[in-house]
Amino acid sequence: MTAPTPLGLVRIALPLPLRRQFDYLAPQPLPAIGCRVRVPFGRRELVGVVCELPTDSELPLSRLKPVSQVLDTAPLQPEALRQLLGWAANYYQHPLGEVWHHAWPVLLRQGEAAERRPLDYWQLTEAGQSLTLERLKRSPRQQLAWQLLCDGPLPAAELREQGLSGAVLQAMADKGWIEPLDGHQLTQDWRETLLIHEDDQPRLNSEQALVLSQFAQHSGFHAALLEGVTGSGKTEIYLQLIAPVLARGQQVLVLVPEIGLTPQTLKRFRRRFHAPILTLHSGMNDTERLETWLACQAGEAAILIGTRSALFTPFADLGLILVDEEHDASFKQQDGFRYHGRDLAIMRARLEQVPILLGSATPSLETLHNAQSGKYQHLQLTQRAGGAQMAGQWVIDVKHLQLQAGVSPQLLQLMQAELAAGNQVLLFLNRRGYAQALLCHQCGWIAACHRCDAYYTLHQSSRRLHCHHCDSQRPIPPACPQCGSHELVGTGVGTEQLEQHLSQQFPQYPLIRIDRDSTRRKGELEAHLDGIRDGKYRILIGTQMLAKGHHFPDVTLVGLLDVDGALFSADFRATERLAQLYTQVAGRAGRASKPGRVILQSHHPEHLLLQDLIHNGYGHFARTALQDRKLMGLPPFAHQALIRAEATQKPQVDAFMQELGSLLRSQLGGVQMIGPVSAPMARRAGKYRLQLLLQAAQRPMLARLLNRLLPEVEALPCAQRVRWSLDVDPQELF
DNA sequence: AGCACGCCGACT
DNA sequence: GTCGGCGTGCTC
Repeated sequence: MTAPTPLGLVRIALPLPLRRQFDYLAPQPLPAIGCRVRVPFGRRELVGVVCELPTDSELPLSRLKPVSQVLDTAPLQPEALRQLLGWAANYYQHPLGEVWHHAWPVLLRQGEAAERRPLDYWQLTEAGQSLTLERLKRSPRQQLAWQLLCDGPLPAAELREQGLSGAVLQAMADKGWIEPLDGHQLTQDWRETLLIHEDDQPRLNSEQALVLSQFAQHSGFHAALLEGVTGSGKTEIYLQLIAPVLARGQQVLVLVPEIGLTPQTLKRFRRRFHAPILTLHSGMNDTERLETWLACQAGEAAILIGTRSALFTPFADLGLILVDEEHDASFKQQDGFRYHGRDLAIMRARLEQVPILLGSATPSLETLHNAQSGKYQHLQLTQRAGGAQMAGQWVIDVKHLQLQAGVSPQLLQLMQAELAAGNQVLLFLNRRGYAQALLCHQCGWIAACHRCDAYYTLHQSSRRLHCHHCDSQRPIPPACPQCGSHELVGTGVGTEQLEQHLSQQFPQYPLIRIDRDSTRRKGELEAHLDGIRDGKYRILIGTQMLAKGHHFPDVTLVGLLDVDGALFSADFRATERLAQLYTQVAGRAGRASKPGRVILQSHHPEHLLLQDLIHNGYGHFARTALQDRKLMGLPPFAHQALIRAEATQKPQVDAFMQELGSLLRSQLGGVQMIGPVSAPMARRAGKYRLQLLLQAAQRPMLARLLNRLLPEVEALPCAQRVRWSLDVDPQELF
């Protein structure tokens, strides 16, 4: 029998909304910082992480419980990544244990062993390689699978993401055309088998070559903005930056917006690099995510492409970080741990001492400011590769015009001409449903949601009223509940109405509407986008959803039906977003041989922003907007933090905000406090909402205030009775 | 966050 | 007489 080992102390961060840690006893030798442990906590067991090895505890040792299980023999994340998590918890003032949990794949959060399993891959057999497309013409699914696998073995998860079911693959396996294999065989020694296919690599123009050499001059940490107009060849720059990193045996992390990773882009990466390229996407299950995470950790993935949460993947030897479309709003997490993926990527690059490149045709004002002030290197691509032309553009003054379903006669005429010429037409309207509201023509009653300070949206196809804020629905009333009139009319055009109107107007041209209502099911969006590219549809109607990262070369006319909302929004970022949307669609419409046109409909065609945007382009607009922000003392020239609170009982939110306000007033020290005020929608889903904005010219002032404030807020009795949250660098002030 | 304890209203 | 509503307090 061995003597019982003496117990030591460990401080554990647990996944709780509490900004403090808990001490436990652990057997010697103590688990290292960064190791997961399972601990008893009240009546339950939680998975936490060792975040400190204290020499003594505030509590008497007799009151400490022992950890029930040490889950890791060594920390799962390298030192730099662990530092990033600590930094992020402090910067975003989010509980450390929750930040750690966020950084692990689900299975590791649940205490699963961090053990490698086989990586499920499929590859063509010899018989499969000698197949032809013709031979498979009876099965389009098998054709697709064959085409994909021709470039080399692929993860099963990715084939599934492309819409290939297990049945299709099994059928092909039964015929002896494809076979499963363990991906480890491919990934383990990718450094020895690495091939970089430069045969399809286009020659860089002088501007691209300059950008490439200027970025590559640096080693260690180095941040740069690549500001390149659409079509200027940013992806090619990415590929040529990646090549030498892989050749050195180092790994690359590529962050993309949600729905930003198109199969075409992925294919381009796979064409260029014969090396394991893994992706993290919404279609993957927990096992696949863990496997990908561990493959990167083990150094077995050459490139990882993923959305914001991919940022937390550990790498054995990271050499470069790329953030594509860095201005995209999806990099900011909008609930729970409200971090900004782009900003954390910069910090990760700093801690890991690797270069990072942020790319965009329409950089965020934050990033542009950092580039102008010299914090980031500023690289620019101004020429469109391949001689593509920028779309022509103008504004239609809709004042006094008779609009039909939001479309002016001029626009209708232009549509007619383009459609007759065999082209596609794309219309943007950022309002789904049939009509914005249902109104009684006799007495003015408007159907309002019972749980929100908002009106119901009328959905004609489902014959229902639908609240877009709380999702509640009810049937359309047969008569006005106030005066009994049957004259209930919809006001404010939505996409559904636009669709109905245009299909009557142009019955001969197939039409598709893309919005959240028409693409409910998974994979539906992709199918519709394929249909658009194949020319199955001629008129395309959509919300913002349709703008993101999709290139439609046969679209020669784009209409933005209502831009006035953004011009006069209370949100100071609304104009920036409009300018980005506009520039992105203008850059993607048409092709070299068939330039496109972009039409904006506005009641204020003389508006300086519109004029600036049209005549001088996004770059000029953004630089003007930055000067405005400076003048107004707004971000990025000021730093903000927003505290939100909500509760079903109004007095409870009021009480909390009042106490919070007085707590703050005594220690502001140069920080400006705006509020507490009602959130723009004072009641939503039955909850009353208030908010308070803090703003400071220097970030450290704000950080100091929050550091002192939050433990006090947490201890407030009234804080237990409301749901409150803090958003550092809020992107949406509502 | 969970999960218990605890103290007041409508039920077999 | 009990079942169960959710306010309050604690978790190393």
